[in-house]
Amino acid sequence: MVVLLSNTDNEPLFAQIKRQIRRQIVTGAMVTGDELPSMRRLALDLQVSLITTKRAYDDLEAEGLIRSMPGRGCFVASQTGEYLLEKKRNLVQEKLAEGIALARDLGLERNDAQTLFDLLWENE
Amino acid sequence: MVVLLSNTDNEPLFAQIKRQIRRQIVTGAMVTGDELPSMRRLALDLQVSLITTKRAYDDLEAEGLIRSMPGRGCFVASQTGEYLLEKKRNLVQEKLAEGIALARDLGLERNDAQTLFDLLWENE
Amino acid sequence: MVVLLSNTDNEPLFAQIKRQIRRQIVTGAMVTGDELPSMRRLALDLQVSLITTKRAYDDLEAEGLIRSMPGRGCFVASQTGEYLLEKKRNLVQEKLAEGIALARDLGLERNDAQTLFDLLWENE
Amino acid sequence: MVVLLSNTDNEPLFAQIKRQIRRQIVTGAMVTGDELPSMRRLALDLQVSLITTKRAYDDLEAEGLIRSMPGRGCFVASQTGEYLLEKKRNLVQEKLAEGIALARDLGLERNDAQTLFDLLWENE
DNA sequence: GTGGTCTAGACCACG
DNA sequence: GTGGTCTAGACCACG
Repeated sequence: MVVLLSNTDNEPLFAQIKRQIRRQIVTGAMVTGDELPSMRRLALDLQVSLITTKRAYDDLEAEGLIRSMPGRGCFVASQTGEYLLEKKRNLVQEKLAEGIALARDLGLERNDAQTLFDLLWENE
Repeated sequence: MVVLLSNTDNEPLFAQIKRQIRRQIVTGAMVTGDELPSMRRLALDLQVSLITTKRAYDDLEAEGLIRSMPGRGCFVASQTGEYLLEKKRNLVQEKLAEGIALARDLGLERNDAQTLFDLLWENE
Repeated sequence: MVVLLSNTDNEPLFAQIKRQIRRQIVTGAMVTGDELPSMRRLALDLQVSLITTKRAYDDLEAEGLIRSMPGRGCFVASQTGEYLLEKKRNLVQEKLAEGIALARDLGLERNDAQTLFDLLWENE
Repeated sequence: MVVLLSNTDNEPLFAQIKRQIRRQIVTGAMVTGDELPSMRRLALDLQVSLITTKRAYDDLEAEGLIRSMPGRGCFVASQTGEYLLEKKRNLVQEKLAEGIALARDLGLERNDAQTLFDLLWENE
């Protein structure tokens, strides 16, 4: 499992950790049963507080992506491919919805918005 | 000019004020030269601190959308229709970019993302 | 005498009035002995408060450019061409000094500053 | 980082702080990644309100010169040398433009203005 | 500890 | 009346 923290970003550390682990699970880089590093181990590696890694793991467990087994460690929870695809769609939909709500609020034409969408998709 | 505040939202008060006034300017509901309510008047109406309205007005002035004139009041700045359209596109693009970055990060197919986009546009 | 007020400018009204009258005197558009409109007349014409025109006239009298004769009116004070040229130079020098102090403070090369100066002079 | 405040100046406190920190960044006295003193620390040292230092830091962040990271501190943002030189030129140009506009408004000859420029550059 | 938001006051110049 | 600056407090999330 790979987590890289950015200090030049406004995103809180715990959120960066959470987001990167989630991405590795929903993209299939980590699969059901894989063991995550312990909270203490990860805190040491990333040079952050234990509270920060615990917050990330707690949130991921609440989302159902991982399971912590006290005394044994943390593992990727079991889930179907369909569930993961659905999860991807939900995450993306949340973000896209904000942009589209704004576009409609400002009275932007659909064509205009579609053009932005296409440009962004090509160039990123 | 109409501004409505939500306390059940975690968007800061000054940001809500800023966003709503900006929308009224970029959509043409307020035009060049229109006078905004005084910072004090608006603070009273919305039952927030004077500093909260001032923060919103200061930010809008930094964006070039309004001009404050000491002793006289605050007014919608002069700007071309083309500038406003550009401003709309920029605001929407910022938001959409986050969703698209996420979609690509998660390995979502373009077709999948486009479907989400279409659904969101129809149903909102 | 011509004075035009801008409401789209941050410069206080009394300062706009003062600056425009001063310019007409130092450029020779108004000469020694010319009568200025009364403070009340000017306040009416410009649709500003009497206090605003009085502040402008008081400041110009303090600079020695005009003389107010109670009961008779306000007149351009007597002064030599050399004095006016000196006055021009002083006004310009004050402004330029700020830019040059900043340029040196930031460690800008003299060539760089001179290039900016030339460009600004050509294009304005 | 060094900031000195003048109370005998009518430049606002937050503007003095902003200007001095900006100078240290554009001159290279502080470089990318350097940590600024916390807003609270600086407020204590300078004996000003926390809000005054925050206002300065907020403005610098809006200019893109620093980045604040909640819970961690404020740091000099990453930027290229070319960007900094451009930034210097812009700051100086703004100031010089006022002097040159005035010189032309007063009908001063270009030679006269150039002489003032040279004198000021030598003697400062 | 850090920055982010917010309040309730104050005094100033300007109109 | 208007906006501009400043203070002395508060509570929050995050580390």
